[in-house]
Amino acid sequence: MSVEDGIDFAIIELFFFAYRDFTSDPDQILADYGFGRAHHRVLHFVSRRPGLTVAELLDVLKITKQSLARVLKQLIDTDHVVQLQGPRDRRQRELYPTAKGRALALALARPQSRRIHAALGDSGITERTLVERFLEAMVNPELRAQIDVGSAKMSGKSHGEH
Amino acid sequence: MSVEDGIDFAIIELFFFAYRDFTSDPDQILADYGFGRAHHRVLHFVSRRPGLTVAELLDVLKITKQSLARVLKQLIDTDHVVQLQGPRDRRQRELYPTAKGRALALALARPQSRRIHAALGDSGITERTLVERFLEAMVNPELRAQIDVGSAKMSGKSHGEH
DNA sequence: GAGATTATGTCAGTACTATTGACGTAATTT
DNA sequence: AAATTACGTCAATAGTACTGACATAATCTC
Repeated sequence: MSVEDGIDFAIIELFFFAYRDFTSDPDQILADYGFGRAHHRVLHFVSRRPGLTVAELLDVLKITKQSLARVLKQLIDTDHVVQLQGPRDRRQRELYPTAKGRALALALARPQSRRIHAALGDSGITERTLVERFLEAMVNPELRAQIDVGSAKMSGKSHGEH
Repeated sequence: MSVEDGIDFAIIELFFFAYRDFTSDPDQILADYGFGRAHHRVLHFVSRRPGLTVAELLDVLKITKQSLARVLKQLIDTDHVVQLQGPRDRRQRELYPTAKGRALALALARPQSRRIHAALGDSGITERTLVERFLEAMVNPELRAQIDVGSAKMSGKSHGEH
């Protein structure tokens, strides 16, 4: 059953193929904007957690601020994201999606969501929590705090018009 | 339930986090060899499908031959992979892992497999086929032929010593 | 209040992975 | 004999990431 040497090659490989195709959907859309996968990730988390700070974003993405700089600057310059001075701490920059940014984030998420729904249907899995539990268990325990399934909101207000 | 706008943000995000950590295990080992993720993928598929040709490998990885060239050359120079002239068509180069290559491929797969087993246990999923079916359904239908769960073998002979 | 620390931004240099385009060679097919 | 195929290679470019260094403004600490 391809568990020779006690290694689960089947799921290792399936995970590679699944992720490859999972990211291919938004990649095509992003190309139209001259954006890459890095822009997608930033836009996604800014939309998911409106008001998060630069430091929090770096922590979630696990990249350096120098890597974020270019991508974030482009998203700001193209009016997809805005920065607001932190209310408590004025050194902080709270990141918010604009209406334009939220629209793009949604457009990118739509085909991925469709793929997920289709996969759940095709595989005959009625309990989505099964997949959620498995994926969450794949994440490093000390990093699970970053995941707030359900609590984060994407329907929050954007800051495109003031 | 974070399915606002009809979008399944929960699984989208979990998939990102899960894959991020899934690849972090081998990344650390690869760094010791001066290799990157690209080397891992090549080594994995050469080990999984010993004897596959360059063209077949390009098709699985979905990259160009120019991208493959550098990575493959390094794996050959460091004695992880060997090329044999195709028996039927002498233009082809069949790729095989050496004993050294197979050992590295195994070392890279081990922590990933451990993570998968732990995740299955933690999430209380007793039927591994559930996850396999879901992941396979996430792959583009026209590309599922590339997946031969169970048929490919990693315990095949390597070509390190002749 | 002075000094240390924090949050962010930016400059410079480098590495890895990927791309397109072009050209060459040997082997196979027509 | 000519066309096609499989592979290799050279050159230029792009996207994403890194380390290290330095600057500025705001906050915290003594």
